Amino acid sequence: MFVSLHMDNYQGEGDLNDIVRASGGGPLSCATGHGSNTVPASSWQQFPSDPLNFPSSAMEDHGLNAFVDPFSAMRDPLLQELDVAAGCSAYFSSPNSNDHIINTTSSATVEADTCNFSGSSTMVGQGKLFEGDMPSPCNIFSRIQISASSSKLPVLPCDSPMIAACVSPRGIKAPAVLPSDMINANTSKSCLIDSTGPLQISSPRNLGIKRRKSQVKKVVCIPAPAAANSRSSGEVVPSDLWAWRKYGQKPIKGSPYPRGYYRCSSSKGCSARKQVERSRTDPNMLVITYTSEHNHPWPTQRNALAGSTRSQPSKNNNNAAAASKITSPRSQTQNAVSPKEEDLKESSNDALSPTVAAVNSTASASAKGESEDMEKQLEIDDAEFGEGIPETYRPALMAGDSQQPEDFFAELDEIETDPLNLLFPQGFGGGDQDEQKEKKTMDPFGLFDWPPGNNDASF
DNA sequence: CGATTTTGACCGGCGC
DNA sequence: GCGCCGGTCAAAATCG
Repeated sequence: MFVSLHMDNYQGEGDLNDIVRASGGGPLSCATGHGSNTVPASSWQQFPSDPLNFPSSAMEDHGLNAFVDPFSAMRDPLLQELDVAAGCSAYFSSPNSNDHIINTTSSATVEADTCNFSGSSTMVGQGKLFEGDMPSPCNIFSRIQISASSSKLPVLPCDSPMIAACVSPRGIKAPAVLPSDMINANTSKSCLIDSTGPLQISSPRNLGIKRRKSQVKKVVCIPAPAAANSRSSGEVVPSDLWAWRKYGQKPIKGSPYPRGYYRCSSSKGCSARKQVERSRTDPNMLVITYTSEHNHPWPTQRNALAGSTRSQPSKNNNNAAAASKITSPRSQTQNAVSPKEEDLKESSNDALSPTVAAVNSTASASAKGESEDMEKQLEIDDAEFGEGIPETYRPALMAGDSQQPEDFFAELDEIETDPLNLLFPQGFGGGDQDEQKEKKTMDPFGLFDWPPGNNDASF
C-alpha cells in the first residue's frame, strides 16, 4: 500500500496547521524532521515487514493511534480511485522523506528537511473521507505512494521512516507505520518522475502555458505489477474505478520506458486523463500522472466495465511466456479481466517483494539523478496549486465542499453498483479473516478477480 | 459491430 | 529561428 501521490498544486497552510494540530503531541506529529515528535526509525522497524499484513494494532501498541488519518482531507477522485481500487490500507508517504512535501504544504510549521513524517500528513485535517473504521484489504493500490509535491522544493533522497495510514475504500482507520524495508522501498526515488512538463487538458494544442499550469496533476507511484499484467509494451496499468482508453504512447527521453496516455472512457467528454510510465529509476514502480478531472460520477458497474471485456489476446493464451509480457491493458485499467493464475502469482511476487528490493537498491543511487526533474515538477505556482485543487479531480459525485464522509459514502451507495464491490465483492471488513488473508496472499494487490467461486460480482 | 490498442504523424511549447 | 520534446490525433488493426 504504498501510495505516493505527488499532488501537485495541493497546498494549503491551513492543512498543515491542521495536520500539526491533529497530530500534535503524538508520536507522529512530527511535522518537522528535526522535531522531537518524529518517530524513531527503530519504532518503525519494529513492525512486520509485510505491508500487506500490517497490523493496525501494532500502531496502537506503539502509541501511534494518535496518528491522524492522512486521507481525511482528501476529497479527490484520484484518491477515490485509489481508495476504492485499492480497497486497502494504503501507505501514504512522501516520495522522499526529505521531500519537503510537508514543508511546502505548510511552510509555517514545517521546516525540517528531514521530516520523517510522510506527505500524508499534508492531507490530514481537511476532510473526513476516511474516517470510517475499515479493515484493510490490500491490492496494488495499497502500496501506492502518494505524495504532495509542492513548488520549488528540492527533492532529496528518502530513506527515513514514513508514516503509513491504512486506507480502505470507505475509510481509513488503522494508522500504520511502515517497516524499515518498506520505507526504503517507498522512498521515492523510485517514484521520482519527470512529470515536469506542464499539464494539459482536453485541448492541449490550443492551451497556453498559463492554462496548463493551473491544471492540477497528481502523480501516483505504485509498485508495478509484474510484466505478466502488461502488453507488448510492457506497460502495467493498475486498475481503478474509471475506464481508461489508451490514446497514445510515447517514448520518453531519458527513460527506457514509454509513457502511455489514457483518457477516461467512462463518459464522453470527460477530460480526465492519466499518464502511465515506469519510474526510470525503479522499473518496479509505476508512475501514474492524473490530469484534469472527471466530469461525471463514479462509473456504474456498466460504465466501469465499458471496454473492459477485452482480455488477453488469444495468441497469448497459449503461451505463458508471451502472456507474461503481453497482456490486455484492459485488464489493468478496467480491473475486470482475470489473468491466469500463474500470471497472477508472478504479478504478486514481482509487484511486491521486488519492488521493495529494487527501491532499496536504487534509493540512494538515483536520487540525485531525478532530483532535477522533481524540482521542475515542483515548480508549480503555489497559488495556482491551491486554486487548482478544488476545481480538479472533483467528480460530480463529490461535488460540494460540505459533503461529509458519510455523505460521500452514502452517495456511493446510491450508485447503481458500488464500485468498491466491483473490486472487492467479498467486502472489506466482514467475512472470515482467514479467508481474506488467503486472498491477500493470492492477490496482494487486488488487481485481479478472484476465482469465480469467490467472486459474487458479475463482471 | 462497437470498442479498444497500436503507431506514425502532427502540433505546440520550450530551450538554445 | 530552429530543433527537440512531449502530448494528442487519427487511421489501421485487433478483439469479443
